[in-house]
Amino acid sequence: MLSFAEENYLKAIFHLSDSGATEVSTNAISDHMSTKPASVSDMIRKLDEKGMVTYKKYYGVNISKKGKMMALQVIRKHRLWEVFLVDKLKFNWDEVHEVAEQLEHIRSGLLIQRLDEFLDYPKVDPHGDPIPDENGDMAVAKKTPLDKVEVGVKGKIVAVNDEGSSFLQYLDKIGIYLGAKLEVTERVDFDGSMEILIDNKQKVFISREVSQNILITD
Amino acid sequence: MLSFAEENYLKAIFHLSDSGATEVSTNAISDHMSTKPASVSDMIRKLDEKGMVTYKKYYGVNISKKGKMMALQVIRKHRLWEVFLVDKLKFNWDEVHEVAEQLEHIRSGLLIQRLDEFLDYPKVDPHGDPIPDENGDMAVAKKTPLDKVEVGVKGKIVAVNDEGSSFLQYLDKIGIYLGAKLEVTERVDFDGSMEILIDNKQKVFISREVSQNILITD
DNA sequence: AAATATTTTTAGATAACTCTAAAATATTTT
DNA sequence: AAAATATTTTAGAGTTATCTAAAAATATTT
Ligand SMILES: [Mn+2]
Ligand SMILES: [Mn+2]
Ligand SMILES: [Mn+2]
Ligand SMILES: [Mn+2]
Repeated sequence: MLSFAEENYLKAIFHLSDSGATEVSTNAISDHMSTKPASVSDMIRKLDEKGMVTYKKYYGVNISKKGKMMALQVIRKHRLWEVFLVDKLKFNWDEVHEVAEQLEHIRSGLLIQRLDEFLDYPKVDPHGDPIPDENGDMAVAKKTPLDKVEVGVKGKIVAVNDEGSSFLQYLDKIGIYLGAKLEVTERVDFDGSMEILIDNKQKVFISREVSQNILITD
Repeated sequence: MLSFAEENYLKAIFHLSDSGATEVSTNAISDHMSTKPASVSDMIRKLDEKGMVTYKKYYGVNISKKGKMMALQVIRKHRLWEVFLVDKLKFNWDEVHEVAEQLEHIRSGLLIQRLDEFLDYPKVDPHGDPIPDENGDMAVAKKTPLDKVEVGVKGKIVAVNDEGSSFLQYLDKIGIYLGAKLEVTERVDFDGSMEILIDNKQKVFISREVSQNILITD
């Protein structure tokens, strides 16, 4: 059985490797987790011994089939809990991530199965991220980061890349929410900032930093 | 902030001390927690330094006001989660304790406040134990262990002393549940075993070990 | 291709929690 | 009140997860 720390490392490696597609460097993990590279080296050696990753010294790690499944189970729990907090306990979408970071480590097959049922088998979490099923499978919808689209493009906001409360509270403030209709009305090539029209009502001006973290479908 | 281990020790000390009334011995804690006395000595020294207990070497510990409040908060969370699991997720009463042992350590004031609201401010958990409020206050109903009552006494089952699944499953099997009406129809003085009539329907014969763990109101 | 810079690993420490074995203290029995 | 017994603490060690500082390997620049 994996410790909380091991689960967190595995989750980080999974995310940083683009769901397992590429290898991940020690420094990338260390940055993402706010630990020191030395600690990462130790941990990935241990995860390698447990068959969760394959590790070639000085060349980074690749997550294994087994490790991927473990990561997906934790992600499943994280996202289901986020849905619970928003749908049932009336949390705002900016209040759930921290708590879900704790709840994702609760060990009980029955609990997560019943929670899924109680929530009526949700497919996405409050940030638009897909929820893996018991087998780790999830619907992968095509999502485009807003900074990559041209002027005139219309779409619907379906997800965000940043779950931090300062970003989400800013979105609340400017009237951006999941499901909102959106049109890019202006684009400044120099810095990538843009003006967008939300629900055919308000126009707001956002920086590239913001648009990078907003995902739309066309 | 207290660690999981510290919270568990404090909870044990609180329970073993009759809600703080008496001092608790090292061995009693060690037995209750399935750790070694040496580990307990270490931990209570640490809890003393943190002002959670007062500890006199070789004479056991007394929980402090502060420690009692911490214990009650953990107990509050534990019992609220048990209610959630039974009422909302359709767990049986014998399936909740282990999971609640994990959930009780989740840190979020908002979560527990909202959970309480979501559950409609329950007063007791699935085993009949009272749920402390935010201030640690709880309704103390007068409950009598079944082994202490005479033949002919009638009452209602309001709580159990053992949350283990083998005990609770046995109660399920013989038709005992919280709220059931009960009458003591026979008593064997020799070994304390007794025959009881449940809901004026089935008669069952139970040992003293069982009757000690069933609490009634008259 | 050598020098320099960056990344990664190793060595050695620390903190929290646990253990066993031995020593110290308290309690009970004779 | 001395001896025997039981309880509790201390000493020393192991595990997990973290850190800093130094060494080793790789990557980049000249
Ligand atoms: Mn999250
Ligand atoms: Mn999310
Ligand atoms: Mn319980
Ligand atoms: Mn209970």
